Amino acid sequence: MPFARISELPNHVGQSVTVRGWVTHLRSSGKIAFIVMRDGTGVLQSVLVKSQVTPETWERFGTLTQEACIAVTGEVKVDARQPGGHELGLTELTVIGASPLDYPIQPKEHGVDYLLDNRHFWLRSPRQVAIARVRNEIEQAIHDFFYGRGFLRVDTPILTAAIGERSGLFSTEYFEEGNAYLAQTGQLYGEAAAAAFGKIYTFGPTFRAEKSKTRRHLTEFWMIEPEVAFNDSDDNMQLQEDMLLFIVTRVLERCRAELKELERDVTKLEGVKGPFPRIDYTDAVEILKKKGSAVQWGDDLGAEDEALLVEGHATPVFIKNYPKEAKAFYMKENPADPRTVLCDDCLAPEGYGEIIGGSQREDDLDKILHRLREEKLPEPAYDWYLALRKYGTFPHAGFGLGLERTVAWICGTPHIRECIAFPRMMHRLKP
RNA sequence: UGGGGUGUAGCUCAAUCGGCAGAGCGCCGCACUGUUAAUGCGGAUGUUGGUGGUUCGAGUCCACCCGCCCCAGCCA
Repeated sequence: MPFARISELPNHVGQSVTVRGWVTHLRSSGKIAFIVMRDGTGVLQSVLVKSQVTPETWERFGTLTQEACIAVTGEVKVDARQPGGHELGLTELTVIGASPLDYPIQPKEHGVDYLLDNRHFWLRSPRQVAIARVRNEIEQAIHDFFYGRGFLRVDTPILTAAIGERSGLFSTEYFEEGNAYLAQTGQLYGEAAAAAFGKIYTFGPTFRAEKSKTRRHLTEFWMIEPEVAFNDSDDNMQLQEDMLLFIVTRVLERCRAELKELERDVTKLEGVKGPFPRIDYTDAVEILKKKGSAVQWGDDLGAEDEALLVEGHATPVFIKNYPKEAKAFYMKENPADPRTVLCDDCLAPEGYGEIIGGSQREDDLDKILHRLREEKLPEPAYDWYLALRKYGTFPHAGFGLGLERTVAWICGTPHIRECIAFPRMMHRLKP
């Protein structure tokens, strides 16, 4: 008997096939019974009629439990009542792996904390499968976008000497070299690679030992960091916009079923079109003051301020050219207003907040040295990075896209912890 | 690290003024030939997060401790 995946059943109507998967629901009415199962490609209901199967098969149905792994054999029939449009008239039933009665997840509401304790099982639920598929599509879209534009993917190290940004570092012993730190960014390596390959991007995990406990933070998250030689800050924002539009278009094209499962309002995503507004920080402060914010020029913008700025926009919004003091040392001074640097934050609509931080990099050796000293950063750790400004320095710009934040926005999930298979948070290292 | 919540059955939650510890789901049994988280009837299920205090009596009031959630900050 040929094996089939549930998604392939339309090609087997009228034929007898065997489908393997896991029981999600069992229903019985005395002489007729139903098995609903999942195989990762779809959902299938099999029907058993007592008078049409062997007594052994009927008895075996009685032993089934939720999440038992089974193989069902029978004829594929078209049935408009079924979500997938097909049904199996069962003739044979085999138990591949039994499942005891105390399976922790029931077909009902559970609290998030409980579900995260059981994340290894929660992954099996339709909503979680849909999120994982959208994430996968976004990842593939990003690779396709950069590949199509001639970018080289560079895999940067995860174990590093103390280098990167200022926030918390995870450390571990590293042979005779003292401590190694888990990478918080691949950017500095990306800059080195940009001078070798022109246009590059990194795609990998990053680690932040910040004691953040919000729906927007993970201690381990995936970041995409392009770095482009000869791009300025405006080119940089255009690249961000093009990439986000590419991602949204791709998900709308290929993930309709998943978005429906997630009950995502797709009109919100369909309304995402270029160009995205580019608001100067200085103008943003004036807008915020008019809206009643207490923000003063020089302050970094808080989450509440960011929400006010995105309010009323259907697309992501760029806020650019922040005051120097609010941003990292490597950002290039703005020649038009040296109090500020050439950078941007990209704020997603619908309250999802910052999904990208980017900047043109400081390419002047004296200026970057000055900023490094102002920030009291350990100069020797940056020797190779500074040398990039000594030997053939070049204008360049790049950004970091937070993958889980992007997935959360596109899926419309309330918390980014659902947007990665096994989230790492302050109080969660297991499973 | 600050502010606000919350903790009761396997899960989701209720318990009025301090007065017998409850319901739904799930589970077990029975019935049912088209169910969609099937339905109907019956049944079992507790260290009320912990320690101490007030009281004739504490899930409820008080003190301390612990866990978690949300918000802020940090950032993607």
